[in-house]
Amino acid sequence: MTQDVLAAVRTRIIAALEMAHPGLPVEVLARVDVSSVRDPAHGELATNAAMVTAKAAGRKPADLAAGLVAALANDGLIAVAAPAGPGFVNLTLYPAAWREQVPVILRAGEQYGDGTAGQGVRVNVEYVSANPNGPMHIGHCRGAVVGDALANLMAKAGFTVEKEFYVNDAGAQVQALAWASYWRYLEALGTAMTIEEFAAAVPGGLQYRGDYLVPVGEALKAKFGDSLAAQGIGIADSAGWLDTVRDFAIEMMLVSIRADLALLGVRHDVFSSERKLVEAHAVDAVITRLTADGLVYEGTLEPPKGKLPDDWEPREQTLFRATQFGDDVDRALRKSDGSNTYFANDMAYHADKAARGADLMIDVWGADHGGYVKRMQAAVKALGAGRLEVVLCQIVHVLKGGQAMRMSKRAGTYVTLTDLIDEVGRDAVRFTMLTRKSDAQMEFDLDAAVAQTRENPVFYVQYAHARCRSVLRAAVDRFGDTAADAALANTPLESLEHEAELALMRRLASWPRTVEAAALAREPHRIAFFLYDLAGDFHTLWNRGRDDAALRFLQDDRPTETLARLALVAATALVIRSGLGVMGVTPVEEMR
RNA sequence: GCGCCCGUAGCUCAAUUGGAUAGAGCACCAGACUACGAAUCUGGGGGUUGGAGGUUCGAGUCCUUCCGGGCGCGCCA
Repeated sequence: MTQDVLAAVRTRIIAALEMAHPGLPVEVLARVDVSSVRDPAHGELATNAAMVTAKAAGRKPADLAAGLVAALANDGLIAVAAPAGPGFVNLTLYPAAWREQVPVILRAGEQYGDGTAGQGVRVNVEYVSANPNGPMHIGHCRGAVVGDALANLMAKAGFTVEKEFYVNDAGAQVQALAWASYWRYLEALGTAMTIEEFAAAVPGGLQYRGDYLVPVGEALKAKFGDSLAAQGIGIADSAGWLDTVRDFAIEMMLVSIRADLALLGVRHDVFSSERKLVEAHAVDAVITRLTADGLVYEGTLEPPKGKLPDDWEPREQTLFRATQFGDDVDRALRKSDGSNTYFANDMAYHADKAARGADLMIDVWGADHGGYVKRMQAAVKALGAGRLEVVLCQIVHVLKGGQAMRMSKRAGTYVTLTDLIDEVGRDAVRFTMLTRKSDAQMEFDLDAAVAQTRENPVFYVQYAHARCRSVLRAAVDRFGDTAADAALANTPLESLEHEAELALMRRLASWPRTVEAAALAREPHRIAFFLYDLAGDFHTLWNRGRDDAALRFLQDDRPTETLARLALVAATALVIRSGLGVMGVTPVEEMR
C-alpha cells in the first residue's frame, strides 16, 4: 500500500485522462492536482484535472469532468466522483482507503511521511553563523530554529542535507574582539590603567564592552599569567599578543555559541572557518578566476543614494561585474587599501561549499541582510557554483506582560538566547518560532508561549501526544499485549466509521503530502500548522467520547472497536512524533 | 530616491503556492465536567483581504500604480 493516498488517487485520474485523451503533454498533466477540500459539502478531495487540461484536449472543462466522472465510476478507491463548479471533480473515497493508511503508518513509524521528492539532491543549509564576538541573542534564534527545521524537513523529503555554520573569524570584528578581550585581561591582572586610557590606544576605538568578556580575560590570565601584558599596548607592541588573544577569544566565544546551540537542540554537521579560507588563498583564487573571465575591473562606484556618508569621496577599487548577473550595481572585491572585502571572502566561501559537493545552497539570514541577497546570488551565478537560495527571517519582537521589550545593542538591553530558553523552555522557543512564515515579522509573547491552553500551539500539540500515549498506556494495563503497539498494525479497522474518526484518518494521510509541499516551498512553519490541526482533530475525537460513550477509546466489552481505535491513536501519536521531530520539539509522554 | 519583505476579523496569525462560500486561536455571547487528563469541547456574532486598475474559467495569491509599516543602500561584517 502506498504511503500517499492523494498521490494514488492522482495516478488514477491521470490514467483516466490519458485513456480518454491520448497524447496530452506531460507539462499539462503535471499541473493536475488532487487536494483535500475545505468545504465538506464538496466531498473529501477535489481535482482540477478537467480545467487544467481543457485547452490541450480541445474540450470544455465540463465535458472533460463528465468524462472523468464516468471513467472513475467503478474505481476501487473512489466511492463518489461528481462534477462541480467550473470544472472540478469532487471525490469521496471509500472509508477503507483511509483506514488502510493506519497500518501503513504503524509499520513505518516515524519514517511515515519520508519522501523522495528531494531525489537525493545535495543541499547545504547554512544557518545561525553568529559572529564569534558575543553571546547569541534572540536575533539569532529565529534563524537557528528555522534553519534547523528546514534542514530536517528537507532531509525527510528526500534531500541529502548538510547543516553548516560559517564562522566569521577573519576581519576587523575579531580584531576588535581581541582588543576588548585584552582589556578584560589587563583588568584581571589588576591594571592601574583606566578604560578610557586603554580605549585611546585601540585602533578604531574599544568595542564589545559587555561583561561577557570578563571570563575571557580571566581565562587569559590563568593560561598566560602576565606574560602577554609585558608586551605593552602600542600598535607595534600589540603584534606580540594580538593573534594569540584573538584566537583564544574566538575559541571561547565559539564554545559559548555551541553551548547555546546545544541548549536549543541545534547541531551542525560542519563549522567552516573564514580565516582558513583566507589563509588557503581561496579568496585570491576566486578573484583570479573572475579576472580571467573578464568579470573584474578597476573602477569607481557612484555615491550611494539616500543619505550620503559624511566622509564620502570617489575611490578606485577592484570591482566585480555583479550587474551582469542581476545585481543593481557592481560590487567591491577589494578595499581602496588593497585588502579583500567581506563580500570577496563570501564568494570564496560559497565557491568552497559548491566545490564540497552542494548542488543547492540555502543560506538562512536575518532580514538586515536582505540587501545582500542579489549580490550573493550574482556571485554564485558568475562562479557557476550551483544554485543559491536565501531564506530571510524577519525581526522578532519580544513581548512580556503585553509590553514590547525594546532591544538596543548600545544600551546592552538585549535578550540572550539563554534568557529566552530559561524563560519559556526549549520546546516553546522552537515551536513558537515556527508558527509564522519566516518572511513575516513576528511577535514572541513570552506569556503565551508558556500558557497551558489551546491558545498555545506548543502545549496543544504536546498535550495531544501525551493524551495518545496516556490512552495507550492505560490500554496495555487493561488489555495486555493485544493492545501493544506492535499488535495494532494487524487489527481489523472496519469499525472506524464515525466522521470524527475519518477526519482524523484523512489528516494523517495528508502528512506525506504536507512534508513534500513544505520542503519544496522551504516553509517549515507549515509543519507547525499541520500539527496544530492534527491535534485539533484528535482532541475533537477525544471529546466526542464525552457526549457519546460509544466513541470512547477503551471499552472492556468491545475489544474489536477498542483495538481499532487504539491503532488510530497509535498512528496519531506517531505522526505527531514525526512532525515534532522535524521541528526539534520533544514529544512528551505526559504533561505535568 | 532605489531595492527587498510585509499589510487578511477588535488582537495574533493561516489559507494546500492561481481554486469553489477567505479559516483558526484570543477577546465577546450562549452552553457542556460521575472520564482513558474539562489543561478541554460544542454553538454563535464578527471581513469591500490597505486603495484603484489589469491578466483569466477563477485572484488574498500574478502584473501596474498609489498609501502605510519594517529592513537595507560606497571599502563594516
